[in-house]
Amino acid sequence: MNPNLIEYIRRYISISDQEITIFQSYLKEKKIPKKEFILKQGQLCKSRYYITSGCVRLFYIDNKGNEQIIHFGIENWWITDYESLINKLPSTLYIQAIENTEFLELPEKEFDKLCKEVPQTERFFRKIMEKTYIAIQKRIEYIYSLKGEDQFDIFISANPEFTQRVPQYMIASYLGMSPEFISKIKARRK
Amino acid sequence: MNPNLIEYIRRYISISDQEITIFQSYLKEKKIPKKEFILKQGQLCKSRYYITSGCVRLFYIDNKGNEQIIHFGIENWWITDYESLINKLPSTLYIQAIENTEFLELPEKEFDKLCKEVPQTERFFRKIMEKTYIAIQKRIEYIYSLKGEDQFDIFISANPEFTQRVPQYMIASYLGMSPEFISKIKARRK
DNA sequence: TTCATTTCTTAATCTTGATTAATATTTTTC
DNA sequence: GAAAAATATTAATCAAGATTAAGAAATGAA
Repeated sequence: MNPNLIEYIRRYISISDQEITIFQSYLKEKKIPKKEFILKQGQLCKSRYYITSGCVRLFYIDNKGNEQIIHFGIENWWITDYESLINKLPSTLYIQAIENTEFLELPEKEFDKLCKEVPQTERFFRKIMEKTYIAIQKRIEYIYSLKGEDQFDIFISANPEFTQRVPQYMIASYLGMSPEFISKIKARRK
Repeated sequence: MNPNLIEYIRRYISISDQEITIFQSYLKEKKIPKKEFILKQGQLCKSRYYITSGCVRLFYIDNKGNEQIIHFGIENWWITDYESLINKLPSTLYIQAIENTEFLELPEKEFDKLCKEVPQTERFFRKIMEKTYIAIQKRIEYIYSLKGEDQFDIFISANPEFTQRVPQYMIASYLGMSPEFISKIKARRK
């Protein structure tokens, strides 16, 4: 079904071909065009999503009415609103496709069954979460120890492809800076 | 052994008394005085720590030589350097007691054994990680949508006891602001 | 109970990056 | 391929909060 996902899972746990088949049987293949939403504010988030191709952004509308991007999701990323999913609260977030996007949906109800049938699933998601946590903690470090300009540089050199795929004002939003400031940075470089 | 921990575990998973006993058998009770370190930069972090009493801070030294606090750990919190623990890299962080602190140590080697003996352990830590992730993501939201003064207010109202337990300059460091700025905020209020 | 260390405050000045507003450029759509 | 929509740039002004430097309080230790 999805060779990337299989390789991805086996990077974290050992799992038989048969178990992989079970795992995959719980996933629904989906596809949405650019600008469509996987999740909107106010909805209950009921699934975990694995992006197979394309790109999405997870964002909220802040007190001033601005869209603030929390993070992006690209190929081979799991994305969801954990707060809504775990605590069964209406979501405060939006997940929107920036490109035409294909993804796999793992509904939380199925997730519980899957964990019973293939117990390593717990281990897999535990490890994914740890990896994700390391990344977000590193991000906190950057926020507090680098000034805006340096954060931009590091983001671009860590994600060079993003410059092509994502409009600059979204990168600005993700980095918590104004789009004008990014223009300024780039102008300084010329 | 530790009634808090038992209650804490049972909040996340169902586990028999016998399994609880096994779980506890893997934990080492430890105690350090104020100002001592659980972990220092350069060391390999080899354990997960559960604080039973007291308070610690997890921090790094930034490019300007300042101590930057990433987060605190108090009663009933798990704390570790995941990057060092998972990727087996020398730590870039310090974990230091702010008060005399008692904690339980779960060495990572034992962790693997424990997961085999009590498989729900995976589920437990997966859930802990999800909860932790929700908290840190919420923090990113605050950083980007509230100005310093409001971040301070929210921190204080969410953690009123901290004002007594932790020096103000450490709260400033956690919030990524200068101690002078916190004085200024407080002066404005009078 | 004094000295030393740690923590906190005040105030002046300076920097980073936001805001505003106008214009330019690129991309999409019909 | 023209019009519309989305994105990017430029420049002037402004504000939040850092930095510096000094002194004041509080805490701790001998």
